[in-house]
Amino acid sequence: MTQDTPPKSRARRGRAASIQTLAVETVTWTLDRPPTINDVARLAHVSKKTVSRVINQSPFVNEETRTIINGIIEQIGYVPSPQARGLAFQRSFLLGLVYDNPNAQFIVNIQEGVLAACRLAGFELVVHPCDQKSPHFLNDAKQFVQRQNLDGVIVVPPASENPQLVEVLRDLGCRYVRLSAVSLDEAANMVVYNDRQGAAEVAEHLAALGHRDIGFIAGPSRHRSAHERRESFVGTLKKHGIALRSEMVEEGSYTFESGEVCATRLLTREPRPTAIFASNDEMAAGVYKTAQRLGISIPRDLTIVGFDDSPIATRLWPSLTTVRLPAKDLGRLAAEKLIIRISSDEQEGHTATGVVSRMVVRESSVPPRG
Amino acid sequence: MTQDTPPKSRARRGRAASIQTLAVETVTWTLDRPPTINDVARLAHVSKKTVSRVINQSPFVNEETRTIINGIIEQIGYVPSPQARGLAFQRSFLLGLVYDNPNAQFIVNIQEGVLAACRLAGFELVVHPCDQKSPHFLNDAKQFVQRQNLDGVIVVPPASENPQLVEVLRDLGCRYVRLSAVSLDEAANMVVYNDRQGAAEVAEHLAALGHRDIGFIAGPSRHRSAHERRESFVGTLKKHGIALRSEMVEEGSYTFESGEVCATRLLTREPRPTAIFASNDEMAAGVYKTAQRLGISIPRDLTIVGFDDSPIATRLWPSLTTVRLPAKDLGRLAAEKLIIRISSDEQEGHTATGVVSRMVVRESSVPPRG
DNA sequence: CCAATAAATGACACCGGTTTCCTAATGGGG
DNA sequence: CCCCATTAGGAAACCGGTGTCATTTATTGG
Repeated sequence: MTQDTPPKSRARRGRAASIQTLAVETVTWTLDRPPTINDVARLAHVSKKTVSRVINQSPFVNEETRTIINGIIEQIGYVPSPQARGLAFQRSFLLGLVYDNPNAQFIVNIQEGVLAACRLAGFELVVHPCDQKSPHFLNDAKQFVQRQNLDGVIVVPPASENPQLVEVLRDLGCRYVRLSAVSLDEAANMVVYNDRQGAAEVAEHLAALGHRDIGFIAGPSRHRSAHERRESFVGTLKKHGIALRSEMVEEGSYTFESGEVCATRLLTREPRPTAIFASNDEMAAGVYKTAQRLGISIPRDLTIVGFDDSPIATRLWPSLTTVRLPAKDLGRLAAEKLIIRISSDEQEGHTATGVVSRMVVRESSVPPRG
Repeated sequence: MTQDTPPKSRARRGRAASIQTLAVETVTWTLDRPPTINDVARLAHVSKKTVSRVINQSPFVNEETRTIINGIIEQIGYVPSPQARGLAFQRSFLLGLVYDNPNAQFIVNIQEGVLAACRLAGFELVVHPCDQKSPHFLNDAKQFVQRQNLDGVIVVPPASENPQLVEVLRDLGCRYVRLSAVSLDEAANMVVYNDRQGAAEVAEHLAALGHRDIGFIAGPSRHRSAHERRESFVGTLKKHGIALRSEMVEEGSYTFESGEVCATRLLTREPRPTAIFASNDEMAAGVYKTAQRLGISIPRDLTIVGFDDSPIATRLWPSLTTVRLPAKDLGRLAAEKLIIRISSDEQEGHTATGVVSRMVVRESSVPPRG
């Protein structure tokens, strides 16, 4: 402040004066292009590095300088270029969502949960529906990650249970989190949903209502969730002294049509079950249709329980007792886990995370007649 | 080729020789980081500009050189950095999808259609669910576009009918395409779906079946689609000599519950309608529930028709006659329109594009009794 | 009052592509 | 045989940010 090293000091004094002026009067000069960090630096009479420090919340900036720069940023509506930041940081601030789940509501809920976490951390979400049966499946997924240089990927079941896909992601060095009913590999890369809890609650609910002749429609055996739901349901029934005879179990494919087929088999058999637990709501809807077709009254003659709490559960009449899987929380947890790993630059997380499914009792489950 | 201008020519010869070698033998040297354009250039003994030319399909590259470079790209698995390209091109190759539609299936279908078009053009899709009632709605949308510097945005109804949102997008200089039931402004920024066709088909269908006492559940008046469906349905009925008395019309809000309420009013009135057309499937499901509750048999005592062809349409029993809106095509068209505008760098397109909805007859519509 | 230290800031290279401008070699016509 | 147009390819600047390191200024202790 005292000495006058010609170039520097003059520049400094000039800056100080200009800053004062600029801070008070409005910057009126408008550009025909989006403002860049250079524009901000010029108007603030500082180097762009200092502006960069302000943007990135560096503590090594004078409070006054920070205020001035923030004011200018505000005035000219400066937004840092994500491409430039990405290039310098070697990051894209983009998360990917890979799904092949046919349940649209589930996907949308997951998306919302993921985005809730993304918003807080300044990430955006890129979606990628896919088809495991396609010959391009793995290559598409690879391109998806590479093309936008995704920072991380969230994979939804059943795609999340594909080991080859996981291998591709690992080879790419791309951080990922898988959603699944069970912890398939290192807990670090998983967010699990506990279907056992919900299935057990259903078993207890049916037992408590007094049902003894119970039919069960399992999910396709290649789905982890199908195993979980089945084991837990059967195990819990057994605890209550109810044995599920094999002819009371049918395996569906999680589709409406398969629900119809399985229900037809179960309901034309003697003794006819007084309750049917379908492993998802889609198949439960198929049971409704079959029961109505056969003139079996719901719930008077037949109790039905589903799983997922999808929109149809409340659209059906009578409304369906089911198990709610908190998909939005699931998405949020997955995104949080991923973002923490990305931000802290650690390769593997440690804690296992997950959500628990809970039964929702509605109108379709009542005690058996007589 | 003959002379030896010391520096250049030697370099050239060297290059030619090396190229041959490299093209034959596999490049074994592996990097601990993703390969860049510089790595490709070094291995090919060309400048990075030439590699750039190959990547961007410039015609000014010797066929042989191109082959060699492509070979090396293939071998080392080089993928251009989207950040760097974006920075240089001033483009992000990212499209945004803004939605506040509660119908998950519709959103997922739109997404798939959009992505089909994106894939062909090398774009990816970023999603942004929002809430028009939130005070941050407009600001969130603005940030969404700016934060990743989106090349274009597709807006789904009902958000697409918000003029303030459109203004924000225009101010940002962001290209956008709106999906709506009617062409709200310049055709350039719209992809419209023709709900009139579907609604007219329903009117004709009901008239042809012999229904005269017809109930109608309209959608919320703030939705454009609600207007379209109503006007077309009422108008077409009139053409067939059927006047829709005002007490046979109820206005719902596109929700299941509102469908129940409206159906209750319609079905407890004399003369009771022999058919009800609900403006969407959700409300039609509400009509099912009410009818079943009141002991009215479907379709024997009551014909029901919906709109949307959402998943519940086939889950209900009997399956619902409805109108299919080709959402996937809609998404594809919107994306194609946007991508053409982005790629050709024109501000406004010219042709109006759109899709037509068509009726799907199922089990819920039959001639009236007697 | 000066040296040592901490705080605040700037200069410059760099991230990985593209654009602009320029050079060298080739081929055809006068 | 020379000139010029055309083709193939390179050097350097640039896009808009960030990292490293040096430099200046303010603060503190002896």
